[in-house]
Amino acid sequence: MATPATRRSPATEAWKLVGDLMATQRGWFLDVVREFELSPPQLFALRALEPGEATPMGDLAAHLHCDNSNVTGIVDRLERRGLVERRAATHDRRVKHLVLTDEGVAVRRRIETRLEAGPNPLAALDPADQRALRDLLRKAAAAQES
Amino acid sequence: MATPATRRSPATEAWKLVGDLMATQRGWFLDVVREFELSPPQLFALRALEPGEATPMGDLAAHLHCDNSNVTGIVDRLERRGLVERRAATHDRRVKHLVLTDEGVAVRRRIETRLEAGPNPLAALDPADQRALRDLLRKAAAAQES
DNA sequence: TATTGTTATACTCTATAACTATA
DNA sequence: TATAGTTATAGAGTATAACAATA
Repeated sequence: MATPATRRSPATEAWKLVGDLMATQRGWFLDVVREFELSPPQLFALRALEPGEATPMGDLAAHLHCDNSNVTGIVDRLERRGLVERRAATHDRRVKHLVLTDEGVAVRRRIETRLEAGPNPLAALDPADQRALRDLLRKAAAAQES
Repeated sequence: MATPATRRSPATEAWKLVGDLMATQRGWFLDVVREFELSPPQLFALRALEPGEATPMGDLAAHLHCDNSNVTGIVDRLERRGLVERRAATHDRRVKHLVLTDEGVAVRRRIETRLEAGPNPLAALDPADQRALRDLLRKAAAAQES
């Protein structure tokens, strides 16, 4: 028998509610991915690369929670589309740095805008509740980092 | 230039914080998936099938946001492992119903328990904040359904 | 004619192991 | 010896198109 909702801690139930909310938005998220003609890992990679920063391939692999060997192919495809470039690192010649091209930066920005403008299930709350929720989540995020 | 955090609505910032929280837990989630020797779609499929209920293949495809043809393979593998069974539907002989086996029900329950017991970034909040957060999310979920 | 599930096909993601060039 | 990235390989997910059985 599953734990009844009333037996779960508020944090556990809240976490489950967060998961449910995310699940309801998954279809929309996949639509955005296809709108940009990317795959989910490719879109995650673009979001992971900060404009103006140089990211080692291995760091991207860690961010994507996959093996280094996978990143080779993912970056190959982004590079072929002119969104990313590989550059030699100066301090260690084994390392290759990833840098967004100008178009990569532009596409990344359009993606961020698109995701932010999407259907937000929290917008259904009244303004006071929205602010209260935001503040609690900020607090949780801050506690998370420590 | 990106929208400054202060120019975003509280709901937008809250939604972004939710996404960030989920992202920090992705590695742990993938660990659980591998612990059960499943793939993410296979685990989502098990979670979608309610014990004692018969689910048409097409309904599962809609739930997973993929084409019907993909479900054939995903279900093949779950069936080969003895977690799911295909059954003929009575009212429409084109339809095949999916039913969890006894072992499928047991594995599904273990998965739910494991996911619920996992690291919960919201547990860092004090109890009063946890309850407040839970209540706000309940409200958002309720508003979502209408 | 339209729909459900399957098959065939091509592409992408994924992990593992072996390789290279560095360190 | 160890590490960063690549290549080779095999298995899995994904969409599209074509198909059989059924509606």
